[in-house]
Amino acid sequence: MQEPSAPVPLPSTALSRIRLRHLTCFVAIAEERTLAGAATRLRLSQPAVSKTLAELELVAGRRLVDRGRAGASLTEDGSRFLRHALEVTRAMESASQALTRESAPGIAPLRIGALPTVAGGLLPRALVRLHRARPHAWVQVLSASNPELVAALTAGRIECAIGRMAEPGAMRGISFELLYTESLAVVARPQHPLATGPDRPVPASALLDYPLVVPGPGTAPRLQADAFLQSVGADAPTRCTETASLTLARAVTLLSDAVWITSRHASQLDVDRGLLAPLDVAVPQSAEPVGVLRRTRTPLSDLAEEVVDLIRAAA
Amino acid sequence: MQEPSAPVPLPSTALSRIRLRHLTCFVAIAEERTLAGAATRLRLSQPAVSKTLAELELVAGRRLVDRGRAGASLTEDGSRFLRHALEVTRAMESASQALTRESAPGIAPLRIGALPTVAGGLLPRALVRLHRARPHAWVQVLSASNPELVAALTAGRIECAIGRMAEPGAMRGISFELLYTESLAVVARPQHPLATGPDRPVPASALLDYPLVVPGPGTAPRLQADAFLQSVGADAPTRCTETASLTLARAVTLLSDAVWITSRHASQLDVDRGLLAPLDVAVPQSAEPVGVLRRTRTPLSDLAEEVVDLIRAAA
DNA sequence: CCACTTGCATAACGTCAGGTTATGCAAGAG
DNA sequence: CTCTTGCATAACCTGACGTTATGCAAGTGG
Repeated sequence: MQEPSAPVPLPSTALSRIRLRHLTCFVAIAEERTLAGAATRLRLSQPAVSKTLAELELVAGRRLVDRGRAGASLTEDGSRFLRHALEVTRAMESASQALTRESAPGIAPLRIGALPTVAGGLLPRALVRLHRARPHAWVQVLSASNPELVAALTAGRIECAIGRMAEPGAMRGISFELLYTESLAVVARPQHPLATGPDRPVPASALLDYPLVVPGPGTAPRLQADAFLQSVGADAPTRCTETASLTLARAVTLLSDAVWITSRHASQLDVDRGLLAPLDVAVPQSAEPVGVLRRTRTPLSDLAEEVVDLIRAAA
Repeated sequence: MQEPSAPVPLPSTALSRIRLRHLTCFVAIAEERTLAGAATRLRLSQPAVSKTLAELELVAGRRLVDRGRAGASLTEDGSRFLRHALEVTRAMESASQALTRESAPGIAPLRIGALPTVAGGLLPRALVRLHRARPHAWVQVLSASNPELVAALTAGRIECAIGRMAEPGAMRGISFELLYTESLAVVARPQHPLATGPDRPVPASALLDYPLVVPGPGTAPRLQADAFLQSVGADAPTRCTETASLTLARAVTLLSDAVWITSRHASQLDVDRGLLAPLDVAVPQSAEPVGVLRRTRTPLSDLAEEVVDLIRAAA
């Protein structure tokens, strides 16, 4: 059955006889600061610990522990290795807990937050994949402005959020991991006079001949949009519909010759479907960072971790 | 020797026979999608894999793998558990690599960046501990302004930095983890007329009777200081020494009746030593977040990880 | 300075965890 | 209906990993 000629891609050619027992033993020694102490903690005899440590040092090719009359203390190499050993034992611990813990799939919902633009772009794709892989998952999505997301996060009402970096003061205890940068898009319905295809660029000033739909005041894409409009000489947005509701903005754009200035992701789906056409306007490539916000202290649940993975993959 | 009555704090009372082999076997099955395939990859016989998986499912109390004619596929529980199993095997892999890898302590320096205020406050304490634990460590510290730190980080000249969140555009691929928030301190030498001890608060306007020393223009503490000064009616800083050099600022303060407005951390050491006295001025508690900046993609070296740990502990 | 304690190393040895081969069984595919 | 594919079960064998017994080195108190 096994052909010895097959060069199977082994995880590591030099797994060289390291076993979990070596690591747990090593950790115990490091914490008890005595071989005998480690032995009793592990419910082993002292010689067993001695031998195991010796084996570990054999494959390491150097001393990891200084033994003396006063017990055992880690060498420099040893304490460097301790970090890895701890990581393994900790991971092992959490794995065995996850295994024996009652599987309560969906007894508690995953509460996650997202910006409206994310909730209409990146997140649905991730959730579709999630429900394909995990039919019983129960997810609650809070779609809100960034300050509300941060507030909900710090208050513990959601586990994590896809959002932006907030004011410094609000970011206490919250870590941010960048996913992508969001840039502006200018779209209209395909029948729109300015929707001339990618060949003929539209002068930015031409936009002002049509009603504009812009994001709600105070939001990040709105600030971008304002900066853009100011750069083409339209200081005060007149003939404007401003709303935080993507649904409203989209409907207005579909039903009229309005020009919608919004986040690229928010309109992506409709652009792909041909329901909306991107106008070839030279928008500034100012990129607003969007990422995962989470509390630094509390670890994410399994399901949350999985969703974040999916979002990363989709980004 | 062992007293069976001693209730030694075991790592987990329900480690219940899970071994590393169960996890590696499970991972192999998940990836090969066939028990026999996993067996050949692990250089084992198919019955061995079958038995091991059966054991794992026994302690789990539920099926983790659906076996059928078409091979093996993970159940929902199984793929949930796969994450943990992978974490363990990955940690194990990196541990054994760290063990067998030649210890080259100090052949390459750790390059780390820090704001001047951090370089004078938090970082030295962490480095002292580092060198106590690891005498051969070779550390290069770049003390610079936050934009320079971010630039050095993205350019790969440093591994990580203790700094602030930068402009969104500059934070591409950089993650931020908050350590603490930095607030303003107003200090002077102990003989200073305003250094009256904690009992008699100093009116903020009294500061204006003395020469001021403020941080360099454009820096975060300077913006805080400006806001504070404006709030007490001193709009344009006159009679001011402004410098980015903490050394200069400190020396001027020690040698004269100047009042130094700076980050609390920057003056902490001298305050503790009695060389500088904090003035009991009602400064706004505007808190600037300071944290660890690192590239999202590239993992930190062991030494860097250790330094970050120490900094976290010191914060 | 000697007896005693503390702590690790070594030796000799037993057993069970974890592998092996052989074989059975179920379910498509041709 | 037979052949193939893939997993499960049985019986058995071996060395990894534990044990107890003992030695040795280094402080430490009387």
